[in-house]
Amino acid sequence: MNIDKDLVAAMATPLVLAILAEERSYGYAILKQVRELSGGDLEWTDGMLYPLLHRLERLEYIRAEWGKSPEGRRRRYYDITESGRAQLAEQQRQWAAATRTLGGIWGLALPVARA
Amino acid sequence: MNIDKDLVAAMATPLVLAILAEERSYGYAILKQVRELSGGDLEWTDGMLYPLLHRLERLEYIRAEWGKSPEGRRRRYYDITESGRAQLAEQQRQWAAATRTLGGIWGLALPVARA
DNA sequence: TGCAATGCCTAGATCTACAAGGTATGCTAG
DNA sequence: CTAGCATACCTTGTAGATCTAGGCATTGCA
Repeated sequence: MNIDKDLVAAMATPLVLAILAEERSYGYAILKQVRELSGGDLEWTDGMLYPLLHRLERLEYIRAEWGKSPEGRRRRYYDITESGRAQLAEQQRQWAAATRTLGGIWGLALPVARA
Repeated sequence: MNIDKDLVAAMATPLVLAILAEERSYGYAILKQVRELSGGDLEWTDGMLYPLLHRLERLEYIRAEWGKSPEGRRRRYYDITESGRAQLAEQQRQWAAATRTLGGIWGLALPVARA
């Protein structure tokens, strides 16, 4: 399917925040999880993800910490902050508003909630 | 509410195509219709809309024609093309995929605010 | 030894959004 | 008659974002 650039950009922040709201994670794992979640529709590269993580950190929506994998590789772990959770909730409201608006003109109900 | 820049960008094309799929229209009217549809959440300026219309025309999703209002003002009317209708359908599929993906992860992490 | 997978990062060419400004006309209140 | 408002369309400059292409390092395995 290959989702459009603009739509991918709009999904990026809420997607990462939602993943980290579930549990702490790190770049490489987030990348794989996104591919899985989207069924391959979203093709993110690491070069796109890392700058986003840094931006979210700068905005203090997430917090970073160096750690190690069981095999001893270094990893940069990320946790969502309180501010990040608030931002996630705001993003959910906005997506609801957006789908409501589009649904209004499409004459369809595009549910934001779980499938 | 004031919808986020990225989300507004992602909505722009499908919204305009959907409006024109219903009936032919022109810039100024589209602008007002979008404000109405979104309940004021989307604040488009004409400086943002006209370049989009030109791009959609270049892509041959819409077709333009000069006309006149009942009062005699000149207007640039736009019609959706067959290719544009196909694109609209594609955009709808993509939005469905996007909301499905987000809904999937949101359903795991948090309760979703219902519309 | 060499390749694949894991894991992270950034420079800079390239693209883009959009505020701000411009033009023009019809209607209506005073 | 004219000033101001609503209608109607358009473009440019630049600040800022984006993502491609590249780099670096480690572990496991054939």
